[in-house]
Amino acid sequence: MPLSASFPDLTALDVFTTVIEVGSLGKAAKVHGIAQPSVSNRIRNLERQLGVTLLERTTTGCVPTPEGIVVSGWADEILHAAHDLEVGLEALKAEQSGRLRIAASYTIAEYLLPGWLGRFTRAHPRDTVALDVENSTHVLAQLDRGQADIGFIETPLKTPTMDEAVIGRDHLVAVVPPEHPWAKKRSVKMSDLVETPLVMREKGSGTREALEQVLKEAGHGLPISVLELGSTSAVRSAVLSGNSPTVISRLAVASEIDGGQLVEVRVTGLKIERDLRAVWPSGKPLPKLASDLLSDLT
Amino acid sequence: MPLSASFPDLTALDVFTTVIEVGSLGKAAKVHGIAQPSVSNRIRNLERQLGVTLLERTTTGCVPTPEGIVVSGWADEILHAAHDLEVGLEALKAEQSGRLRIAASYTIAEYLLPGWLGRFTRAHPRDTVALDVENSTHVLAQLDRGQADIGFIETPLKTPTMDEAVIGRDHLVAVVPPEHPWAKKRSVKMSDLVETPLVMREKGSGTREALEQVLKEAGHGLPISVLELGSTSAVRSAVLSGNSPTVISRLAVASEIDGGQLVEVRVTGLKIERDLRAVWPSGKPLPKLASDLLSDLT
DNA sequence: ATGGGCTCATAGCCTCCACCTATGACTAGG
DNA sequence: CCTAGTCATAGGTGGAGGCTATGAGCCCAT
Repeated sequence: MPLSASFPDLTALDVFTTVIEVGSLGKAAKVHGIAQPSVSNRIRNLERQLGVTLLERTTTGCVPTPEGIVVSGWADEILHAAHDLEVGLEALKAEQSGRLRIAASYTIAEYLLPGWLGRFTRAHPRDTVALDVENSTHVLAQLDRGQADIGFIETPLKTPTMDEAVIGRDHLVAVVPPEHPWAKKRSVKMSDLVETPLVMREKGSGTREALEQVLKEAGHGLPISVLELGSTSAVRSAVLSGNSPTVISRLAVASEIDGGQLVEVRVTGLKIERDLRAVWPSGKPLPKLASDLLSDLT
Repeated sequence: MPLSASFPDLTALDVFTTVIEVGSLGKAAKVHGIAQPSVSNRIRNLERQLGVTLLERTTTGCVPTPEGIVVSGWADEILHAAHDLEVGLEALKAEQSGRLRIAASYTIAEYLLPGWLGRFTRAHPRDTVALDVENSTHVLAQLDRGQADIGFIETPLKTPTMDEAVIGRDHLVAVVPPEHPWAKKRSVKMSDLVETPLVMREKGSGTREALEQVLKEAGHGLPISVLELGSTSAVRSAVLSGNSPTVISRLAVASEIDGGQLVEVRVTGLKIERDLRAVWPSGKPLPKLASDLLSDLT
């Protein structure tokens, strides 16, 4: 569903949170390198767009109203996500020219790498990071050809020419909205999962293949789809607003499970765990920047 | 730190993710109610701003490039957060006029309510929700005065005139960046916590008071602050980019802990858990909408 | 094979919005 | 009481995004 037409500009939200942080419109203007009346205008427009008074203006500065406090909290979450995109993009743009060349699978690039990169680039401000996002086999190919220093994959491809380190674990979990009947149960059976229509990724996606393989090994048929979507976040949105279960990477729904918007359902006998692994060519020593990154993660 | 100057517009990101979803610029234009050339323009500008080619244009539609796929994933996270602000704001604006009047403390309003409201408003599209954000004592006052139907607080205020239900649990946890020495340890002692400078909220905030009280009860002195900040997300940002520990609500850092950007450190003997509780006046029956919301959460 | 229907791109125009500088009203503190 | 800070207002300029109209390319069906 598209965003509301009059949703405020990201920079307006950014300016607003800065105002709260520094306590005055003028100081926030300096931080952002614009004139004070511009900030005054932006905040005024922001309040008009949102329909809420955000700041108490006094002659000695500004303090947020209660609404302002909570809105700035929500705005911070948006800006946090925007920052993640920014650092991820920076690495993506560097392509082959960076000093540390990372190759990563989609799931890891999407949900984990921005956070890692944020820390890493702050610790190594003078080094550029180049990121290449591909599927797991291609990650290994990049390493083989010497076009990447370190790779990150979540599929268990054993290759004798690579060293590896487990840096985390991804679980495929069944999740439902809290009012779904399964939410009250301790666990459901695998046969329930096969008989219930699920929200799923399209045929051929890694997540779906992993699920189908495990079901097959346990002697069950293929799952039924009520809706097929092309991206993990589309699946998440559909489950959040619908009433069907899905099986999804826990990474993609961690905050929803924590916040109670989705409930994790144990499926007896179903255990799809994938080690998240860093891989690099054996033989050669790992470049220093790569081992710095790695030691942050293990 | 302010956002990059040329960060793309939220609506541009929204249009872009729609294009990927529906597979064509023209269809995305229809979804957003604008003309096809406008979409063409926006995507072109977006690619110019980001410096990355996002789509492969063919005469039969558009497919994302690998960069486009991962950027759209990151964009989805931003839009998700924006949607949370939208539904939260909607409730905030409704104020006293809504059919279901909620009073909530800041922590719950910031990190949990948007998700709950998203589901609730989808399930009850014809009902308006009014949200009042205040501190815990004020939440109880609102209920007493009949100005709210249901309240949410995280402090253990026992009042005989209220019924309550535990809907979750918030832990105050000590967290450090992964390369901090504490990250390798199984646990640290309470005395370590008192002797180490921490990033903290300002004096008088609920989080800080709770920490100080527990330390005091265990016979320790006051913690030392290396930095004092006015909001929970500011504290989180400081810890993410610095190298000092903090003690913070687990809700605020759940995704960072899951993603390995922050490491939770056990402090022996330190256990600050707070039940997240729904409260409502006893005696009167709980209004239907309120009990609907509640049954979603328990 | 040829026309209809879909795709996206380009051109030219218009409107609105965010920026700037300059100035005024107000208050706290030296 | 004056100075240095606060925020608001006014008027002018430019760019960005919207629109319509049109063209070019591909696929499919008649």
